[in-house]
Amino acid sequence: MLIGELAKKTGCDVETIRYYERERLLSAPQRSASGYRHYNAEQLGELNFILHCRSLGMSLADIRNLAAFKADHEHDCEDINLLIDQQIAKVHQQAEALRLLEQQLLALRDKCHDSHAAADCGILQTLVEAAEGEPCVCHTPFGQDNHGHSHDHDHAAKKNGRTQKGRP
Amino acid sequence: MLIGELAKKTGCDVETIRYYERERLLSAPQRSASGYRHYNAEQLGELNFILHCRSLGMSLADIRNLAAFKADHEHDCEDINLLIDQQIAKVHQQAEALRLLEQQLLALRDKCHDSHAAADCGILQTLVEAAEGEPCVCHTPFGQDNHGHSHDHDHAAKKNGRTQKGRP
DNA sequence: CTTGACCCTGTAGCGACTACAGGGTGTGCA
DNA sequence: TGCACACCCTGTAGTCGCTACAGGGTCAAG
Ligand SMILES: [Zn+2]
Ligand SMILES: [Zn+2]
Ligand SMILES: [Zn+2]
Ligand SMILES: [Zn+2]
Repeated sequence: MLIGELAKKTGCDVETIRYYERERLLSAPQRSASGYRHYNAEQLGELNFILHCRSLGMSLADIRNLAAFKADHEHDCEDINLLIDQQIAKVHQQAEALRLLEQQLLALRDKCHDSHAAADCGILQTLVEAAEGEPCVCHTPFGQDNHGHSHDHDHAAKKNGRTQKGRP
Repeated sequence: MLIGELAKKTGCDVETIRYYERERLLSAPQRSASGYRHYNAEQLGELNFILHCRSLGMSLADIRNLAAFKADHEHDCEDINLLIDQQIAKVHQQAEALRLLEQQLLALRDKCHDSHAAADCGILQTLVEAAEGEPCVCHTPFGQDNHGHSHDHDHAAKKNGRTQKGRP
């Protein structure tokens, strides 16, 4: 089986297959005289394993570990459980963060209904005022009476949407 | 105000501030004779605006657009609304995807309760069998009777956890 | 006059791909 | 046999939003 055929069978891009091999996730296949990769059923399984784990949101590092556990039959499965549990925790946290984000965005969106000049747009006004230190609908959920100065939403805490590694 | 002071005031890393300047999100500050950046209140506002938008999960490209709308007072705010609506949609989709992921992971986790050898681990067995084409708890939600061969979960469709750009 | 805290530029790295450029191979058809 | 065309190869660079140096310069205090 050549790489293109494997790609078709698995739905994985050819370049991604080569990438997985470079990253030592996929074992190096046999080569024809001209250097073409030839895959067998075992490697088809390997790739499907990787893709399955990826579809569960696992990192390539996690998948590498999982594959190592799979190879080491004696290994206690405690580590597997830990890995999955951590994955669940990670996914859960991210989902919660996004849920909050959606609420914040909806609150902001509610500041503008009709079409009008940008200068008068409630959304833009909210953003500009927030940058000047005023409270904002998005970061002051609803019941907080910090109606003036001195409020700090956590810009620093979550620098980018997906990884918050600063403070737990 | 030197860059370190601005960093402290905003909670933004010094290197990130320089990065925003390189990316033309932050206007270039005045320089002292020795090349030190000196910031004023206006640029403090600019940075806070950026950080506020980032905390709402917006991309730097979106923020650049938003800043352009802010500068162009005549501009109709329709585009702002569109931008926010798209952001809401994106966040919503990602949140839903993560919710599903969590369910899938929990179903998989349920395949192992006690500690034992990896060879007998229900989690690992599930993953290996799925790679061979069997149905799996994680990708066959619960009521589907595809109990044998010929099932395809959508490995190809969502290549990585965060961006599914293939089919909407 | 030295120490140490700050500042500068430029470059490389992260993760998980994706997209070429620039070439080689293999098959079918006239 | 010649040629088109689909496929394969390697290697490098780009994506995004930072982060982390290396290797230097500046400035105020002691
Ligand atoms: Zn508006
Ligand atoms: Zn806000
Ligand atoms: Zn187990
Ligand atoms: Zn599955």
